[in-house]
Amino acid sequence: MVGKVENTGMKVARPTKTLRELALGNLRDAILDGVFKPSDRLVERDLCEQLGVSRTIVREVLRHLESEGLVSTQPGKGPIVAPLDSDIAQQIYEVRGALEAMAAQLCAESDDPSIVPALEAALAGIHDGYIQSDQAKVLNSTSEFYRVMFSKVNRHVAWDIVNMLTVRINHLRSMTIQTGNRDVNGPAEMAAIVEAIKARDGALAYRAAADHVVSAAAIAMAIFADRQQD
Amino acid sequence: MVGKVENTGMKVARPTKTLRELALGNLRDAILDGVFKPSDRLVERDLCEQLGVSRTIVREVLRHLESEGLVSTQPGKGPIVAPLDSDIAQQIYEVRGALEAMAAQLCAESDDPSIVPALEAALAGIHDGYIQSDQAKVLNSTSEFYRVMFSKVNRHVAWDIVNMLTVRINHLRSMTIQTGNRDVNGPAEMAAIVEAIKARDGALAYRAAADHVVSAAAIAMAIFADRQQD
DNA sequence: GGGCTGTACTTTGTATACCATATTACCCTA
DNA sequence: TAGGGTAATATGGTATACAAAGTACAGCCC
Repeated sequence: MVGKVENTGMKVARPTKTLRELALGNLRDAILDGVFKPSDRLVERDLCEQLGVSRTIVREVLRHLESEGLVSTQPGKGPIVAPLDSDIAQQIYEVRGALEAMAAQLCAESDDPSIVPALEAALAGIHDGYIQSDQAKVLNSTSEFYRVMFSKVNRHVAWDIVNMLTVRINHLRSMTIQTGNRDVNGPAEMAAIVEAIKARDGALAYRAAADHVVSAAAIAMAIFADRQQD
Repeated sequence: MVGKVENTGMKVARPTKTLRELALGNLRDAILDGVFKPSDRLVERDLCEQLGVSRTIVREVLRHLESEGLVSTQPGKGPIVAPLDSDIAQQIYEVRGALEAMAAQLCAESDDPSIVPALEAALAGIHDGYIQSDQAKVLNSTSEFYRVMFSKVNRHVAWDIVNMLTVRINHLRSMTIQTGNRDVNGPAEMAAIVEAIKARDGALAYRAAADHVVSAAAIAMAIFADRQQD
């Protein structure tokens, strides 16, 4: 035991959250929740008051959200909530498709027997969410589904990217799951991914995941088209 | 023409570069050029002096580089140059492979006749770079090759991601192009991508691009293995 | 000599006040 | 009511301050 510290479970689990991280989360959530709408200005001093932190922090947070793509800054004018046009949204769906398909294939080719149950659990969560009309639960369980897919094959770099992109299309996702019979098709498509993984068919899993994103993207594009007509 | 401003090309092209952007570029370059080595601490006050800007700016820049993955910060200890382990590097190559293959396929399926010449020009640049033993030229032309590939099919979201990832493996790229007969194989593999695009064969272009990244990744992994033995 | 400890120094994390310049809003006038 | 000047506002940037956390080091004890 010399030179080796045994894990006694005594370690003080301090939150280690810096104020900045808290502020980042709060502001991101505020944007995602629609407190600030696309193209709304984000006035530094106002945010200081609203978040209860100093300008230093606010500026760092804005910089962070800027590189996440949620905020965009025009020099001299300051930061605004980044508007999302259909072209960008389409591209985001496309990249997600490529990466999620990759992850699905890797899952199918993996030996880990814990993957399928974990995915099925997430799928059940989605199902429950639809039954309970709990939109947040649907979204969270969907994220969980993909988080499992990526993390079970240790692809956290790809997962981080997917996650970052997903944030930007968050409101589209909310609207997508409320469309038509998405409560039936969506879970069915995801179940197909799980089936392919269960069957150890990498190519099929790849296609199933890619198809699912394509159909989600199609709905999102329809939403944009509708919006245009207003 | 009422209510619509014609683009007269008169707009004053002011540099609009904020100090922050300049500082960001400088620090990023310094890290890439090896002025700061992986795991080196990045002391804020020192950076203020070295960059000639205030701490506010330095902190914003650090936050930005952090989300690029070039810097990592432990709360209470401050920022360090993010070390790159072989697992992360492998994952980065993998994501690049997925996205570049996608772009190659889209190029092959595109009608734009300007794609092939543009790619061939970049390829020629790479070739020249090797002949002149100009490492920087090889890297720049390689980046240009992919930039063309993504931008000709208007996929700047994917390009931004690839670009961000590429920064993190920059030194591996430098080492990779100096390995063995990479001066022959590398360009040959990229020429194969161009050929597939020229032949309008999407699936082939996809595979050629994916294969190229795989072989680059393999060399990078060998470099890691060597390093381990020191 | 080697390890432990307390202290002094350094750096981070945060807040605040301040300034010059660029934008925006507004009001006044012709 | 169009135009123009002015005031208010916000940004981009700087400097300074200070508590808390982390680090280094001299000195003490064994």
